[in-house]
Amino acid sequence: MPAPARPTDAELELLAVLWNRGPSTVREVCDEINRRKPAQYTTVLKTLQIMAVKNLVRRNEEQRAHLYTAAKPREWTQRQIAGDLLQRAFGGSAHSLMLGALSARKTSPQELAEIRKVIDQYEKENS
Amino acid sequence: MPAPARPTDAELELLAVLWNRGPSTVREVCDEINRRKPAQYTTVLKTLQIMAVKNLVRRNEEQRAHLYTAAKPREWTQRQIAGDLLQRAFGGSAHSLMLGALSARKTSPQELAEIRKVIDQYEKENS
DNA sequence: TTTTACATACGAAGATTTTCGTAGTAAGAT
DNA sequence: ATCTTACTACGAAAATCTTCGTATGTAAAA
Repeated sequence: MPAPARPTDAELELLAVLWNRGPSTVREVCDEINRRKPAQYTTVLKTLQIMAVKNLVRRNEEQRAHLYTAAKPREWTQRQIAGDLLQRAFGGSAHSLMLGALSARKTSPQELAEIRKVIDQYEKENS
Repeated sequence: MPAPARPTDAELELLAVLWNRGPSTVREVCDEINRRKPAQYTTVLKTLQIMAVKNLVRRNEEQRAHLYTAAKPREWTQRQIAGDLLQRAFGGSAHSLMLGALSARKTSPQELAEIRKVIDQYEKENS
């Protein structure tokens, strides 16, 4: 079974933790989540188990406390998600997406420069 | 009740039709959806009714065939959606979002120019 | 007047996602 | 050996989202 294009909200939240932490036990992921909101241990466990079935994460069972790892790198999943949303909410218009993102919150000049760099890079690679 | 920050997938699909068509009857929305995929009339009706309760759309009942209108303009909703995704999937990093969007599919030089324009405009308004 | 066409209302099934309680098990402490 | 602790497995409730069938009303056509 291939990894689905779009993880659910809860799944994405756990993936974010795994991307930041690298291979982690359920306990570690759970603690991290609890820094921001209450969450039962078994809820996190169950979700990770489901994600393993969906091939969203891989599981290393060598130790008693299994180690979970995101199956796909952050960038790969972000591309799926961005592409999906681009189609569904922005009719494929990337500049509308950019406009939405910028107007959603304050963006620093440094961040703007980073964005420009991304565009320049893309242009260079496609000419 | 305020409009929710994020419409569901089915809701977004109907909103897109309403944004494009303006005030529309269920029949019109349904026909439009059916140009792309099969959908029962009552399914569209029910979804629009739910959206009315959620204040995602407004309903004009003057005529027998009620007229539905998106409660919020496209740009407003797109901002909510983009902002939400930015936080949840990209840790607030707008240039990661841009990178994801660009690498998701081919982007024309015209579109790239549009994106640059959006950034320039934002910068001008914040200096 | 009766029939037909087309509209809304709405309950409820189905599908998916999210949460949690309980049971079972292995490892270390007493 | 028994107790305590920390883990996994898993069923199933709860919540949400999606779809559709049936009931009902109303207006125009026959």
